[in-house]
Amino acid sequence: MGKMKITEGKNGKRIVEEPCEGPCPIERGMRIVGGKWTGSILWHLKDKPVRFNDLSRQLSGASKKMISQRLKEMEENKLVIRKVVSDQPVAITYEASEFGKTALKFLDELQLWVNENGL
Amino acid sequence: MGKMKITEGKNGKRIVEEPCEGPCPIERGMRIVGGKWTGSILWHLKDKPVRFNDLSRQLSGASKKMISQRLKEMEENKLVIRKVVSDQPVAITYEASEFGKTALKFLDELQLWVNENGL
DNA sequence: CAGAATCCAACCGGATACTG
DNA sequence: CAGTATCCGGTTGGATTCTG
Repeated sequence: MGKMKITEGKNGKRIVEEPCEGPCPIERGMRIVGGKWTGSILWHLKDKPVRFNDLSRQLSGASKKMISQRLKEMEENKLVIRKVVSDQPVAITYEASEFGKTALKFLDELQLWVNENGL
Repeated sequence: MGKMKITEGKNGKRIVEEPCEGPCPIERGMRIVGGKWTGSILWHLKDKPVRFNDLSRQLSGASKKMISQRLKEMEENKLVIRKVVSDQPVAITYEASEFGKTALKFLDELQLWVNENGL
């Protein structure tokens, strides 16, 4: 985290402060996988490449614009891989990268938490 | 998830679609713990009650307004408990609820993921 | 101390239409 | 099919000031 600062309170207790600037790990992580629909998209790519419109149909709550944006940023973050499968007719697939798959562990955990608590 | 729909492709393969409407679990989870600074705040409350201004100092990247908003919504979501420790001088503490602590499991996972991958 | 109130610019995201 | 472009109202979130 940030640089720890240890001071001494007047009562003799040690006061440990770890100021969380330039966001701390959890926050940085959230900025990568916590975007709107990011987690869900990754989840849907977990075991096979999926084409854009298929993805769009599966995530029926998200607009194409949204999905397009997220996919682009996920590609930049190396979470997913975009592949041109064929021109004429145009066919593109997206799949989770190896790195992207490492994030699934935690998404699993999240999903479990949601289900266990009926959220 | 949504209602599953199983169709048969022309090649004989089963096509399983699980449309993700009214957001799917991962998305719903993210809406609860994925808010800006939400995870970090919860993390900072994990093992002891913390006062508002202390929290504010520790999360030096977030404004008081931000923290205030998040704490309120986290209280509504039962993630944290607000306690009036004393009037005159006013003293309030926030602590993770039992439920809130169950969320720490995967926040741990997230943090681990971030650190392992040097994010 | 623990916020609430106000102002305001920036960003977000849906709807719609269009493209190669 | 796989997006992009544009419009545009709503929301966000920082800065600042004020309060009991």
